[in-house]
Amino acid sequence: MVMNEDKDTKLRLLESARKEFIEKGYNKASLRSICADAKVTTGALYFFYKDKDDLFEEVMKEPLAELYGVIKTHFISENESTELPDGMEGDIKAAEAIVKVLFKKRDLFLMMLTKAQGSKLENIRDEFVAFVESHYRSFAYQFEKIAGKKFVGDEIIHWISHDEVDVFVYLLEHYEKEEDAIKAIPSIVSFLTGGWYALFR
Amino acid sequence: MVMNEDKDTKLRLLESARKEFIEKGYNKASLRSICADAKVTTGALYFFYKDKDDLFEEVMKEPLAELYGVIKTHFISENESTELPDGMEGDIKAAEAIVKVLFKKRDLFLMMLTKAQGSKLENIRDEFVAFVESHYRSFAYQFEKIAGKKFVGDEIIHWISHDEVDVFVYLLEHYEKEEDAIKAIPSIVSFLTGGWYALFR
Amino acid sequence: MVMNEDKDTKLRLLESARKEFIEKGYNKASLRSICADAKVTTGALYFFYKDKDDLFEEVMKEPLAELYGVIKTHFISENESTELPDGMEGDIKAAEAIVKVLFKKRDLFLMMLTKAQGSKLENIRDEFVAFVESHYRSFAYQFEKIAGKKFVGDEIIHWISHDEVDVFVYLLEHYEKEEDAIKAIPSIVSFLTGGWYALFR
Amino acid sequence: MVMNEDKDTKLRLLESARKEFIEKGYNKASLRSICADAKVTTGALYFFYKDKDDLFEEVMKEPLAELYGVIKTHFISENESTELPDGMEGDIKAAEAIVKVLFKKRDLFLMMLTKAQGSKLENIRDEFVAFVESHYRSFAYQFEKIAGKKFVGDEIIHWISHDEVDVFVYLLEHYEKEEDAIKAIPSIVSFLTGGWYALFR
DNA sequence: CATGAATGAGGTTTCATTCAT
DNA sequence: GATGAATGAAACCTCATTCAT
Repeated sequence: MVMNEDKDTKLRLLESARKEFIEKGYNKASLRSICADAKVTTGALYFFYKDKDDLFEEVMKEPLAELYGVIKTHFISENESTELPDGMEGDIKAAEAIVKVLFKKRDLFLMMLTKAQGSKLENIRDEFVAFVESHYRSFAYQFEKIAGKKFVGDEIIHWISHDEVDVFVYLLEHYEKEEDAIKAIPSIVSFLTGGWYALFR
Repeated sequence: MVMNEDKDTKLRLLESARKEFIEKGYNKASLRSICADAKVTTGALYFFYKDKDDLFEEVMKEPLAELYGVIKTHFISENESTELPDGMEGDIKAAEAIVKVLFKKRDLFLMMLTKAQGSKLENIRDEFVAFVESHYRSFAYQFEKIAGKKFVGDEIIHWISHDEVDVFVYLLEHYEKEEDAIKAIPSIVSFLTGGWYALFR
Repeated sequence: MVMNEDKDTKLRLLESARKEFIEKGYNKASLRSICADAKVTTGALYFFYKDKDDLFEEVMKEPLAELYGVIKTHFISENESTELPDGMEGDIKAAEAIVKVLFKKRDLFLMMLTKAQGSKLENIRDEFVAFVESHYRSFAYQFEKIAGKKFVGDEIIHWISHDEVDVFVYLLEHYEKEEDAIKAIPSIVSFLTGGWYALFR
Repeated sequence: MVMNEDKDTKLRLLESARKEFIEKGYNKASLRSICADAKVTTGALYFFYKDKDDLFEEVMKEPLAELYGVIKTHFISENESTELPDGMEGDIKAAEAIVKVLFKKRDLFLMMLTKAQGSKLENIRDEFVAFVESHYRSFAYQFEKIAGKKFVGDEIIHWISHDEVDVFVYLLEHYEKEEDAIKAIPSIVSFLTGGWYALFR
């Protein structure tokens, strides 16, 4: 067996793909270019990956797993709470944790969230939204059960969740450095929290 | 002049283009398909339009003009106000007006706002944001001058403007019928207004 | 009759064509561009000119007539001479006269001589050569008749004529200003004259 | 590997390309025609060659290498000489050698020298000129150093080099058979040599 | 594991020309 | 004299994918 270069083919392919996808987005990325950059023939690519979409998913697999990890961690902790959190420190901490993960691979996540059209992940944002949404929904239900009164509709919760996810896309788009993004968090959280409160009035 | 079929060639071209762009987005739309659908040779297309991008702009021209119209109307009226608006009725009315225009050509606007990558309009959302932003910024400045105190930073205003524009994209994406979108407006406005208030506290 | 702009259509067309042909050469010149520049529709062009080639000939007509004029003038005068001209002054004067005409419309002639492929004038150089050739041939014949001996073959005369024509193309290509081209003439003539003499030895 | 027809696809492509380029010149040659003639899809062509220009270079590669070979051989030998060569036999031999190489692929070289506009080789004539020029220049310098006197200017040397290269284009254009071209060499060399001598007088 | 070859359809754009009005 | 519309063919190039070896 002849090792091409020093790393194994699959890894080189993955790295070249990452670069290409980041640079051009899913649709415009060219498998040819990827293979050329990885110094591999197209045949080889198709040995490892079913098709372009499969390759894309493989590229995103690990980073995505890590991301799901933080999200779950921070969106489960508050679940027991039966009162409106009296401060925003918790939210800020959660946002910071997520931002940290996102910015470790900023280019990659930014691409996934904004240039994945055509791939199976093109609607991944919706998955995050669904996740956040179920969290907020159960939170609202609990609160309303205690208060004995309905405050917020399902639709507004969907919007808020959507909005919250967009915050992260926004931070990725508008800030190049993690620290700057983190500095921007408090006011945004303050804004969103204000919105929340308004609903329970 | 040879009349091909019953309608103006240019018009048929425009309609076929609209359909194709809506269905596939700017990048994936095929001029060949458009011409075939319009029963015209590609040469004819290039008689009327400089290139793909030009055709796209022509498709969007009128709808866009109307949209800019409502936006300007409703984002200039409040300009004189020197106090925080005491209710949200104005905002709701403005949003409704915009939503009405958007939903008259829902598919088209949705496409423009989410699938225009590659065209000259790919960043049009930013233009709307800039518009809204300058509005809010002058509003905040006026208020702060009176209060003699700075409340909100430029960055948060940018976020809010961005968020506000996203509201409309959100409505287009999540509701098929204008009336449903309009029903959803009040809670969202209430949410955003709550956010605003939080900043001036 | 509505005058389009201030000059008549045909003239504007001619001028636009001249510019386009100069810039791109015959083949790459675009009738579309020419018409656009002349602010005229393609139909109009085809009213005045049969086709692209016809337009090209019309563009070159006058300049070409002037050029033929000088050439004839200077290549007929020596015809009576029965001896080898003992100096090169005559040749230099002739060359200067031709260069002057060429440089009055340098770009145009340069284009005609180097970028007319595809047009009817693509072999015009050969016509000049034929002209010069008949001149030199009769000169050589007369001389040989007197000397009673054959010195030069027909083929070398063809070469020399060809070479002489190329001198002018060379000057057009290598010098931008008439005066510089004229300064370069003497050594070249001296070189060519030296070549001539060598044949009669 | 699927053998299409009996020969290597790449070879068939190369031969079809050669024919097409010779017939139509670089610019007017059609990749479609080439592929059709080679019984191959356009995709296949682009597997082997980057683009039209690359294909063209590949077609010219070998012949060009051989040509450069003879040129170098014959233009380096005289380099040591410090006196004007007392005969023209050397020059004639050199010219013959070059002509032989050129006529082995007459059509091809003729095309390259006269119809390569648009390709990377469109200015190859200038490269030959530069080659010859540096040769003559060093020759003249050496001679003038010994004579202690300047005879020829840089510009006339450029002209002569240019002229010398044109001799070969001329022979390709005017003679179909190698032997006829070779027969024409002596008088031309004699003519050029005469020109040279005239400069050192 | 991987190569190298090939497909075939598709992409956008440009062109000279024609012709009814 | 001139317009404006339309043709139809052709241009170069790129793509994801397949498959025998």
